Amino acid sequence: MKIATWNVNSLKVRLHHLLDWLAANRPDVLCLQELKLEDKAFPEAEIRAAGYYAAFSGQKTYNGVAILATSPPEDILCGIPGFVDEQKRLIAATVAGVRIVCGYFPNGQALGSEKFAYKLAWLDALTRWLFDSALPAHPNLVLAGDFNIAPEAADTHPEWKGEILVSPPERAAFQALIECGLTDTFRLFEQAEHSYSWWDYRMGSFRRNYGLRIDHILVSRTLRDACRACVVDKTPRKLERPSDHAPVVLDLDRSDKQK
DNA sequence: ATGGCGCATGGAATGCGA
Repeated sequence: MKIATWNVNSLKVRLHHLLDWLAANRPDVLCLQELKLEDKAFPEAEIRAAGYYAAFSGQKTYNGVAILATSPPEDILCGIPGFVDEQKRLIAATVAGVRIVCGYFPNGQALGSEKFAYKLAWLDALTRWLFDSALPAHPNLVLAGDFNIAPEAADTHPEWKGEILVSPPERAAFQALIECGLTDTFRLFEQAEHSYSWWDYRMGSFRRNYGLRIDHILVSRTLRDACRACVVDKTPRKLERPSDHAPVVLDLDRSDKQK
């Protein structure tokens, strides 16, 4: 079972990159972030024609998340239960017996800002909901998306200077997710040094590999031993008018799922 | 090095992303 995540930075602009990537890679599940369109503008027909069902929670201009899958997503949930939020940043659904949680985590803008406080509150609400409700109800759970956190020093270019996305409180919030019993699947496998998932459009960042690893796929304990590979696919980042994020792909062995 | 890009809104200039 292939499960992927990709911040497309406008589904409207990136639709053809998405369709080409789906055709070339055929994941069973793809979590999308930053749709930047309302539900009525979601390109459902094109995605259905590509062989995918979709659960989506869109919004004008900002945010918007979706789960695409080759079998129909079930028990669809939008937003973190109990957390009042106008921003469409979370969608969950069950696909082939695996609970998929797709998140577009807040950016936070700058330490000490209102947006930073919102980021930490959002992360706290997510963690509590996963620990108290989602994980007990769904032992086979995948948390995938744009976390807007580079968890460790190895996840930033060595010359990286900023504070946001790498600050101690953000990294502590990431560790709190790990302490729920989740595993960062990318680090289960040997990876090339300086592996990132996002590069700024400016400064020739992609050419210089001046990036961050902020897009992640975490799995619950019951799925950990089934992980076979996790990679960043830089291919679509090289296209004309790319998203600034690259897809991350997890290969999960579900051959023992009936046991 | 935070400027420089790209996207959205709205129809120019601004807000925002990360």
